[in-house]
Amino acid sequence: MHDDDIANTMRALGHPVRLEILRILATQQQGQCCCADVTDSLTLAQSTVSQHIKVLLDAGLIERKPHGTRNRYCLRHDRLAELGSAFGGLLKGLAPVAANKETEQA
Amino acid sequence: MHDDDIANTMRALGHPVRLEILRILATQQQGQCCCADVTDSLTLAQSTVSQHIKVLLDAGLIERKPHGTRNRYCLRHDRLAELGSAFGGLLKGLAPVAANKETEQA
DNA sequence: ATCTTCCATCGCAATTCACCGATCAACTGG
DNA sequence: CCAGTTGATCGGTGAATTGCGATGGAAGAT
Repeated sequence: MHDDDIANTMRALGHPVRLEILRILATQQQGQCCCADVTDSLTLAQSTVSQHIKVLLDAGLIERKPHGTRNRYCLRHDRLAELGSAFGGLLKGLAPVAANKETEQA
Repeated sequence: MHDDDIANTMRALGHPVRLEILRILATQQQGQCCCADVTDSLTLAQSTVSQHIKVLLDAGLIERKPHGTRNRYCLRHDRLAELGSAFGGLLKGLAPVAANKETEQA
């Protein structure tokens, strides 16, 4: 994961509504998360929510599963974890010099 | 740290140049980091770099120390660490339901 | 076949962002 | 006091983002 990718993902997370959407998806039972549910919890127009979902989708943070007439969305826990370690690595790389020696390109 | 704050900080990190600036500050010896150094490493206009620095400053990720004719910048490791745990908490909150019980408001 | 529900996508306006050159305050050196 | 350097800030431009309502297509129901 390079700087650009991290920055990209960060930007996707850099909006409260998007964080909220992730939270909503997390609280649903696995697979129960359709767009209407999200729209319903979020005083925003359906098109706006769809837009935000698209951003999260493009960032690879969530997954779309077409399911008949309604789509299902769910978190991509693998990606989240990946981001977690990439971010951890970033923070480590920023840590005071003395600390990082063999963590150069994790 | 609320959603808005996290989102804000994320957005500050959501730009490759800003990540690069953090990296540059990290590699300098403690306190040796003036704006010109950064500008020099970054094929960007000085005003643009200053702008990015301001964003990082506003996000509380770096610190300005006026020092005679030139300013010094350095990372706020405390804030970085704080962000690290906030982010960790966020990821935890997004983890599959069974896992999170007492981590509600860290 | 028709009607309804769901939702991605398309304009469109308003706002913000990224970048630049120019300017200006503040400090240093002569 | 005058010149030089550093770097924050202002003004402007073009691109991207955020929000919306409206459109349209796909799947399920009647």
